[in-house]
Amino acid sequence: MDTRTLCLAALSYGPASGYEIKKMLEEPPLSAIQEASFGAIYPALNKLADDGQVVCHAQAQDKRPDKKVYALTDEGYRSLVAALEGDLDMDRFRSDFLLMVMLSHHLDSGCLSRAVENKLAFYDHKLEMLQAHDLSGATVGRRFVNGFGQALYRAAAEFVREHKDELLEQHRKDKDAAE
Amino acid sequence: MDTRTLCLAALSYGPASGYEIKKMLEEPPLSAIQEASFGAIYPALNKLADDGQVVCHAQAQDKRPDKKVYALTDEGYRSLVAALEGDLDMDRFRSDFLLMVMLSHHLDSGCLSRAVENKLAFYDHKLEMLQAHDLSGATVGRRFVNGFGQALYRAAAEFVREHKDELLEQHRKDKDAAE
DNA sequence: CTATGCATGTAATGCGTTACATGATTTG
DNA sequence: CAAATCATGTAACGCATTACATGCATAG
Repeated sequence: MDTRTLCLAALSYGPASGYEIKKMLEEPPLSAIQEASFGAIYPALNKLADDGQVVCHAQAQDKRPDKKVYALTDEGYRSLVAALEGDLDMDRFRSDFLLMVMLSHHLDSGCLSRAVENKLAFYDHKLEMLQAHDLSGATVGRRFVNGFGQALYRAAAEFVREHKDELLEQHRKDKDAAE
Repeated sequence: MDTRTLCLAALSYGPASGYEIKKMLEEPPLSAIQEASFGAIYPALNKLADDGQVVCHAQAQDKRPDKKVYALTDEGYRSLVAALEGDLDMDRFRSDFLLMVMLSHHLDSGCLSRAVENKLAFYDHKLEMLQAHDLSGATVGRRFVNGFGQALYRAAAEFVREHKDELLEQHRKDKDAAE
C-alpha cells in the first residue's frame, strides 16, 4: 500500500496527527505488516488534504509546533474502501539475513553465528510485542492480523532455533574441508 | 538488498545474463526472500560493469539480441562479501491482504471471503514451489533458506485455514448486528 | 493464431528514504 | 547531562516500477 492509503487506513480509527499515525504503524498489529516514515507521511497527508480526502484542524500548543489533527472525509472513506476492494499487492517477505545465510559459504563462522543469534532475538522480540498487545475490544479482523503475525514470527523463531546448530556445524565442517 | 548486490549474489553461482538472473530470482529459494524487475536489473548490471565489479562477454546469437553474459570480478566478489558482512536491512513482511482483513468491517463478506481464498491458494502455491525444489547438491545455507521459507508459508496457510471460518462467521454477525 | 519464452534495453514518473532543521519537555 | 518524546516539515537523491520498443521461435 502506498503511504496515502496507509494514512487513510490509520485515520479510519479516528482523527490523528502525522506523528500519531507514525506511532500507530509502529505498534502491533500494524507494525507486523506495514510501515512508513515521517518523510513519507507528512507529504502524503498534505496531498490527501489537497485532494479533499482528509480535513485538517490545527491545534495551537505553546512552545511547540501546532498539532495538526487530520480527519477522514466521506470522499476519503470511499477512496479507502475502493483501495481495499481493488487489486492488492501480493504479500512479500524480504530478508537480507536469509540471503546472507544462503551465501554464507563465502563468510566466516563468527559472522554467521552472530547474525543468526541477532535474528533469533529479533523474531522473539517481535513475537513478544504481538503477544503483549491488548486485544480487548478489538475487531475480529484485528485479532486475525495479530494472530497471523504471531504465527509467522513463532514459525520463524522455531525454525531458526531448531536448525541453527545444524547450520553452524555443517558450515564449520565445510570450511575445514575446504582447507 | 539493492539490485546491484542482488546481481552480485546471483553471479556468485556462476556467469549469467540479466535474463537468467531474473529467472534465478523467480525460482526457489531466492523467490521466497528477494525480488527485482528487469528495469532494475539491466541498469544495475551496466553500473556494475562501469565500476569493474563484473565483466561482460557478449555472445552473438542469430535473430536475437546478443546475449550478454556477466561474470564476477575479484573486486565484485569482495564487494559482495563486504555487503553480506556489513549491516543488513531488517527482515520485513508486507501484506496488503492483512491490512484489508484488519479493516474488513468496512467491506462486505463476499469481498473478504474471496480475498481469503485467494491468499490461501497463494500461500499453498508458494509452499509447493519450495517443496518441489530440488536441493540435492545444495549448500547448507541454501537448504536452510528453503526450509525457512517452507516454515513461513506453512504457518501462514495453516493459520488462515484454521481461522478463516471464525473470521467470516464473526464478520457476518457483526454486519447483521450493525443493521 | 495467440501466448509464452527468449533477450535487451530506455524513459517517465512516482515514490520513499535519509538527512537536515528546529526546539521544548520529561525521564533516567 | 544525555536521551527520548513530542511535533512538523523540506530537499536531495536514489531507486524502482511501469510501460514502451523490438523481434523471432515455439507450443498449444
